[in-house]
Amino acid sequence: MKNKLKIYRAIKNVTQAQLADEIGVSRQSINTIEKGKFVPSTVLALKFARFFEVAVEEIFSLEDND
Amino acid sequence: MKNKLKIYRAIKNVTQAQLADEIGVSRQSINTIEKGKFVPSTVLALKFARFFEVAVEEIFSLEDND
DNA sequence: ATTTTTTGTAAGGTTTACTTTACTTTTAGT
DNA sequence: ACTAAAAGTAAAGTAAACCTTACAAAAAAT
Repeated sequence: MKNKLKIYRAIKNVTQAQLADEIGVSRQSINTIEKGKFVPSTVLALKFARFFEVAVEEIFSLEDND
Repeated sequence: MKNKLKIYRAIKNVTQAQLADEIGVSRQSINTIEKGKFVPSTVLALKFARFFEVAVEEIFSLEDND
């Protein structure tokens, strides 16, 4: 699965730390999710979508290996 | 987080076992996700959405305690 | 009513998300 | 160039997702 977190973070102009605070996770979680190192839960996906005011599918998308 | 999996399963007329097969998880996973016993990963959420041909937010929604 | 299908639930195990702390590297500001 | 902020990475621990097997309960079919 790939994601556009870095892009949406740039659009909203928030740091990983600020986003972590908004979503309620650690900064490292934001970093590793953003880098695709692990797959976040659906609760987090919904929170990202709500924060960035876009659909979950706009941020996260399936890849062939999923 | 709550979900409408049972409803969408009814609409598409598929059993938990069939859905599990489509999504690529065990039937018990479908059952426990459907009953809200645990939160699926975003990959699973995207797969549910793709299978039911609706947005993730249409199936899964945040609650106050999330 | 009996059989078959579907759903619910439980135990035990493996994998992975997510945490904290902490350090390094990169980017931005002055 | 120096400093500060942001991002990247790592290790070790905890919590939770997801698995398999198995069985009970409920619903549907005949």
